[in-house]
Amino acid sequence: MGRLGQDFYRRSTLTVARELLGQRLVRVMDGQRLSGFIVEVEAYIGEDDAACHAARGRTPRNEVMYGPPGHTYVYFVYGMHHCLNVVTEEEGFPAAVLVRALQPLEGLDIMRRHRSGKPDGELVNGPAKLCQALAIKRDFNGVDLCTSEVLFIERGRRVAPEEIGASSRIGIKADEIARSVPWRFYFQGSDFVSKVQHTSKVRCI
DNA sequence: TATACGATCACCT
DNA sequence: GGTGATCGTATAC
Repeated sequence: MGRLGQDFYRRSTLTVARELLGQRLVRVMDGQRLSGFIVEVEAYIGEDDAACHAARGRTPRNEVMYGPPGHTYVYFVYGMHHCLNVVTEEEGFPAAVLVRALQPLEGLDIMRRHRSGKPDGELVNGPAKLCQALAIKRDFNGVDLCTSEVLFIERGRRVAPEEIGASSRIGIKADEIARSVPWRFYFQGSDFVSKVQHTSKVRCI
């Protein structure tokens, strides 16, 4: 039942991304736990990554990416959606892991309410969907996952390397390199990963 | 001040 | 397969 500590996050972003698979994201609301295993993530690494929000340097929006590891970076996109990231690496280096999908475990009834009756398979199978299901909005930007009472990540289940697939990242509109690097990680064959289609090559790691 | 656009989703054909 | 919703940000004027 241990919670992941700051040392977990203060490592290479690709390592943290892969190792976040199978960990348990927990949101506590009104004393109730909403949780799920993380089944899909993407890494965004530094100012040289054209798809990273820090690609054009420090701004008020991406400030927390430059801060200490283990804090959240929550941003608002498309005028209506929120996405949840976990800040990684040493303080000063801007990088984070986007949490893209969960396998729901606890608090399904509340998630269904937040997702207005969507089928269980579509409660948390996308980065904005899971924020809606867990009621994570901009006021959750900068939360310390290592100390917060309302949002944190617990050690989940053991994961074998063969279970993990990798692909290019979804939905980004940056340059060819950024669009092709295999920095999306997910459980192969899981019914809970996001459904966004893309045709890029998929490989095992 | 003005404008273009996005790490998405839902709904359409 | 395609597209509209909707608004905070970054950047240009």
